[in-house]
Amino acid sequence: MSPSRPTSARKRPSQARSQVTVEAILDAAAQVFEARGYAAGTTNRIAARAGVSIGSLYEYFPNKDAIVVALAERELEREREEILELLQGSARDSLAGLLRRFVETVVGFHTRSPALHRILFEEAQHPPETHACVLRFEETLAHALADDLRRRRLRIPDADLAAHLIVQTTESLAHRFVLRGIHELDQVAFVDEVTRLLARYLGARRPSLG
Amino acid sequence: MSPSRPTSARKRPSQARSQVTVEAILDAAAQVFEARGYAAGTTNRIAARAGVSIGSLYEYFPNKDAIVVALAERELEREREEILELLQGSARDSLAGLLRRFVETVVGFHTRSPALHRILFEEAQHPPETHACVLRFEETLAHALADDLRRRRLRIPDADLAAHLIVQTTESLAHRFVLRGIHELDQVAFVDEVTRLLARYLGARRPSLG
Amino acid sequence: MSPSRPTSARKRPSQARSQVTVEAILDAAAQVFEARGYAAGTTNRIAARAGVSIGSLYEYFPNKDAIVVALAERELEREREEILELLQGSARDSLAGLLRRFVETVVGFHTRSPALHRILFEEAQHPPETHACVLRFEETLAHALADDLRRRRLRIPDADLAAHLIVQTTESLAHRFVLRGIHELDQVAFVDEVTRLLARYLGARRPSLG
Amino acid sequence: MSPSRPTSARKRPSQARSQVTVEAILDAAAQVFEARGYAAGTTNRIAARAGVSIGSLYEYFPNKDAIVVALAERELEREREEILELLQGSARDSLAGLLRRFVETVVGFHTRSPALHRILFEEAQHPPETHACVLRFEETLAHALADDLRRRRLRIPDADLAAHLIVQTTESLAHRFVLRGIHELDQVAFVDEVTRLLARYLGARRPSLG
DNA sequence: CATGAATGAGCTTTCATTCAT
DNA sequence: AATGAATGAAAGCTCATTCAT
Repeated sequence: MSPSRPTSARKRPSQARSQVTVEAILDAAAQVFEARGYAAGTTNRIAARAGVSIGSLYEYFPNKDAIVVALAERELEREREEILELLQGSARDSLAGLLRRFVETVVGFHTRSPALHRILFEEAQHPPETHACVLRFEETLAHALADDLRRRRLRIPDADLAAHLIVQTTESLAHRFVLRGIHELDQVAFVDEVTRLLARYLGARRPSLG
Repeated sequence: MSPSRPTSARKRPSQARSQVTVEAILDAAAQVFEARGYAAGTTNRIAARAGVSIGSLYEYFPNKDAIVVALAERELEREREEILELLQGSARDSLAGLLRRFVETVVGFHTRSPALHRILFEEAQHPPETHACVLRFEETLAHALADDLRRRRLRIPDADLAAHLIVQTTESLAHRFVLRGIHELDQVAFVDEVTRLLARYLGARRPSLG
Repeated sequence: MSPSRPTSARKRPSQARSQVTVEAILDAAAQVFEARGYAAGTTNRIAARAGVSIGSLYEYFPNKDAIVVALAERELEREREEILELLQGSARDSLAGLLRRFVETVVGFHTRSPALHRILFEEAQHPPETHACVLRFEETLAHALADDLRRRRLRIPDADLAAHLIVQTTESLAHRFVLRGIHELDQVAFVDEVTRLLARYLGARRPSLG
Repeated sequence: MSPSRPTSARKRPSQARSQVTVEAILDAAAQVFEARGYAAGTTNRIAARAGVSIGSLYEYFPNKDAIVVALAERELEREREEILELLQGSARDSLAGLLRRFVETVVGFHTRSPALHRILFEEAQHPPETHACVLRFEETLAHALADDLRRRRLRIPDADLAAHLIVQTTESLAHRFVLRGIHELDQVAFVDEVTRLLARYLGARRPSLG
């Protein structure tokens, strides 16, 4: 009879069920978009893969675009947390070490959920909200990275510019690396070389990689 | 009636006309794809923009996918020629100068025909053949660039790997730069900074840019 | 807490609550149908507007059609009472006076609840039962009016036919008047002219209107 | 080869075929709307009944609403011509004769295409364009009728008002008569009585009906 | 060779209705 | 009794592709 009783961390039954459904839909959407891209990822297929009816899908999302937006927000939020944690815990790491872990982490994002990243960076085909999500995300990363660079007192004329370019380079190379498949370079070699590229950009004379 | 290829000799009137039609269709396709992407670019719109009937379009291309493939081949062929010319004529340029002109040229490709490049790098929305086109194109560039690097006798452990990464970095950053619009960095500053990045990667201590 | 209904006897508390719910649903239905018509008035919206869950709505009505039928019955019952009262109390009125009040009353029905009347006369979009309701209602009116006419000893060959035509004319013109909005004729002028039409039909030489 | 050659009254093959298709769709739409009303008359059913594919239907009409609008325009144009012809040819008829033929004609419109008239007068469920069509049509009729009444030099204070009411009354009664079916009054008796109503309204002492 | 009317599978989305809680 | 998440048939509409002319 008591309409809400947040006894523990559990959600109320109905809410918990809803949340599960929403998550299932987002997971399914990621898989479906991965298989054939955004345009060919139909709402019916997403619903089917999520194990819910098409009606239920539209109970939680007003339209198809809303699904990508939610998917992007969920994923980028997770990634943001992960990266900020990485940067916060790396105050004592060498610059090369930091860069290497940064590259590894970003590559990990793309290999873990290539569907999402393909969609997010294919841009201009889906709602502007997603675009905005990505820009905010990248800005956050760049700011945090710039702060770290400044703390290291490197001789860099413009830390913001450098951080910006590092974020863009890492993201776009990771994106490509995943799109191209693993045929060209294996992942370790790829990460090594990108780290070297970034380390030299920042002026580290002899980046000790690995 | 002699079905000779354009390479040499004369063409029969009808074939010449065909060639004109094909070109018109490809030009129209580039414009239409640019407006809303590959999926939203309908064959009827392409035909209309090209000034031919939809029936004629299918006379020259067996299906929609064949249009993108042809478009990609035509464009990448042009770009390949332009880049190879650049590399051949730059034997006496400084490394920094070469890199700068390389970056400028690639950025130019993307800004000149963003439609095409968006499609080419959006992957997995269009036929795999286009993917193959791009890979061949990038390999050609990487080989030519590696040869150039070797001729310069730099202290680079693996010229092929370096050339490969340079090509990938330049292409992917140029792609992003165009997708994001010019809001973040103006084009000159962007080219400057990417050139600096690549120059340092190759070990140039103080790249005098511009 | 004594939940007895005014008319007779007592009902169980639960039934009184039921009655309130039913009325709330019918009121909500009238409002929702008014906004966009019968087809666009969804059961979910009706339930929401009534402040009950969709499940409760289906507890009281087996399906959507049953709601319109009940709505029609309730409204026409009210109107029937009002009209019969009017006719009963008008034995001493002039014919013209009676007609004027009849027209005014019918126009009032339509302006007061246009939603309902639009639905009732839109026919064939909703269940045949509502049609039957309307026919019964009009027959009742026509009979009562015919009785009145006969009591007045007018020289009318067929009082039933005349009463029938008067009812139909008044209803259908009132319906149209409301559908068209008040742009064409203002309401008073409209009532005046329709009264004149009916008065002359019944042979009144100089109907003194108003 | 000459792109247009209006030799005779014939249309070019392609155009003729188009015209036939358009007419078939409109005819089918009238039938389908008649069967279940506007909302339940689906575009797929219309296409099927017309013997064309759904794609063809959308080749000629941008959306469902456009079909009703076209249907209304086509039908009202036909009716307008017929009524104006009637009024022009009736200068020497008696007033009662004119009214009778007017009523007969309008009733004929409704019995001949009840589907259309049900839709046209159910209003407010379909695009405003149809509404505008009907208003224009009725205005035309009222003007023409008012002119006729003025030419007859009757003692009518406001010929425009009278004509307006006659048009509205005839249209709305004919509409109802058809909706109610033929159960109540047979058509001849109905026309007789409506004519009498209108004749008396206009002051004809002894309307010789029939 | 050129044309463009015709096709129909398949897309996104709505909504009356059910049933486990 | 009351709830509201879930259902899924069916709607309006698009677009790659064909084929009679």
